[in-house]
Amino acid sequence: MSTPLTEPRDPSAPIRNHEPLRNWLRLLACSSLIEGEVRRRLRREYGITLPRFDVLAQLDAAMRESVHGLTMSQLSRRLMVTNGNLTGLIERLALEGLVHRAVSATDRRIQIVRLTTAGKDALDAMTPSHEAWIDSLFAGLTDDDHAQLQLLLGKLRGSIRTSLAGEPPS
Amino acid sequence: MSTPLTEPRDPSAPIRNHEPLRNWLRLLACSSLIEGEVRRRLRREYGITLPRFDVLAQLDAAMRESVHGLTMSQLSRRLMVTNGNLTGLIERLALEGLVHRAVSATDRRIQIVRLTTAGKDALDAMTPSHEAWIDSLFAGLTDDDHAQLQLLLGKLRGSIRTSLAGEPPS
DNA sequence: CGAAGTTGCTTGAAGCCTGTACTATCGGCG
DNA sequence: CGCCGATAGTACAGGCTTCAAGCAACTTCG
Repeated sequence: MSTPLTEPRDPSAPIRNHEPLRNWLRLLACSSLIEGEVRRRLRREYGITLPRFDVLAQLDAAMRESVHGLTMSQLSRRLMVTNGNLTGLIERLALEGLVHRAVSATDRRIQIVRLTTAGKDALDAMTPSHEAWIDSLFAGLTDDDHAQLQLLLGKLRGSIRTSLAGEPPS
Repeated sequence: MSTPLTEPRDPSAPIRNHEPLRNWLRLLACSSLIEGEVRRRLRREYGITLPRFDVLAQLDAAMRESVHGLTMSQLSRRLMVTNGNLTGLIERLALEGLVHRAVSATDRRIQIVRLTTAGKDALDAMTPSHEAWIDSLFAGLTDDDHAQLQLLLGKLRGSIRTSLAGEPPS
C-alpha cells in the first residue's frame, strides 16, 4: 500500500525528488477546477465567456491605475495570451459594444482599447458575483493559509521568471 | 504609493478580504506561465501538443497502477476535460498510431484506450525532458517550500471540492 | 419481454488559442 | 530623402475546448 508498482529502481541512480512535478500537477488541478467553475458560472449567469470577462476586467484594472486605455500588446501581455488571439477577441467584444477601439493619434500602428460605458456597466454587474465565487472556492483557507500561499506563489513566480530568463533560446 | 487610487470606501461597509481573489490571480499566473512554457517546449522539441502529451501521460500513469487501458470517461475525468473534447483528441492520436482504441467486450458502448508501443516509446522519450523542465521552473523552491505548497494546495483542493459539492445546481 | 430511464460516447456549432507569415508604420542613419 | 531594422498589429491554418443535442447500448422494473 506504499507506492504503486513501478519498474525496479536502479539502486545506483540518484534518488529523484518528485515534488516539483507533483506540486505542478496539484497546482494545475486547482487551477483547472477554479477556472472551469468560473467559466461555467459566467456563461450560465451572465452569458459571457471567461476570456471576454478577463479582457473587461483588465481594462477596468488599467483604468483604476489611471491608465486610460491599453494597446493590444499591453493587453495581451497582461492576459498572457498571444497577440493574434486578442485581435479576434477584441473584435467580438467591439461588436457587442463592450469595448471601443481607436488608432493612436501619435502612432498609427497602435490600437488603443477602452471599456465602453456598456462594458463598464456589464463588468460592474458581474464583479461582485465573481468575487463571491472565488471567496466561496477558497473558503476552506484561513488568513494564515492565504499569507503562506501568497509567499509561496510569489516565490514560485520568481523561480519561473528566473528559469525563463536563463534559457530563452526563443 | 500604498494602494492605487480607487473609489472612496464606504466606511460603514465591511472591510473586504481580497486575498482569495489575489491568490487566485497569482495561482493562475503561475499556472499559465508553466503551462505555456511546457507547451512551447513540447512543440519545439518533440512536435507534439500539450493535450496529446497529457493523454499519453495519463494512459501511462494508469498502466503503472496496473489499469490496463482507460475508458473515454475515465480519461476525460483524469484530464479534467469534457467527453466531447476527448473524442477528437483520441481520434488524432489514434491516427498517429500513438494510441489504440477498442470496444469493450462486455459493454459495447465503452471504448477502451491504450498506449501503443509507439506511444509508450514516444512518451518515454519525452518524459525525462518534461520532468527536467518542471524541475528547472521550480528550482527556486526549497524542500520546505515544496512541503508547504503541497499542504496548501491539498487544502485548497479540498476547499474547492467542498464548495462545488455545496452548490451543484448543475 | 418491453417501455423508461441511465450511461457512454459522438457530433456539430461556436469560440478560444497558438504559431507563423505577413503588412503597415515608425525611428534612426547615411 | 530613402533604406533598414524594429515594432504593432492582423490573417490564416491548425488544433483545442466547451456546450448542447443526439444516438446507441445497457439496466431496471412492471
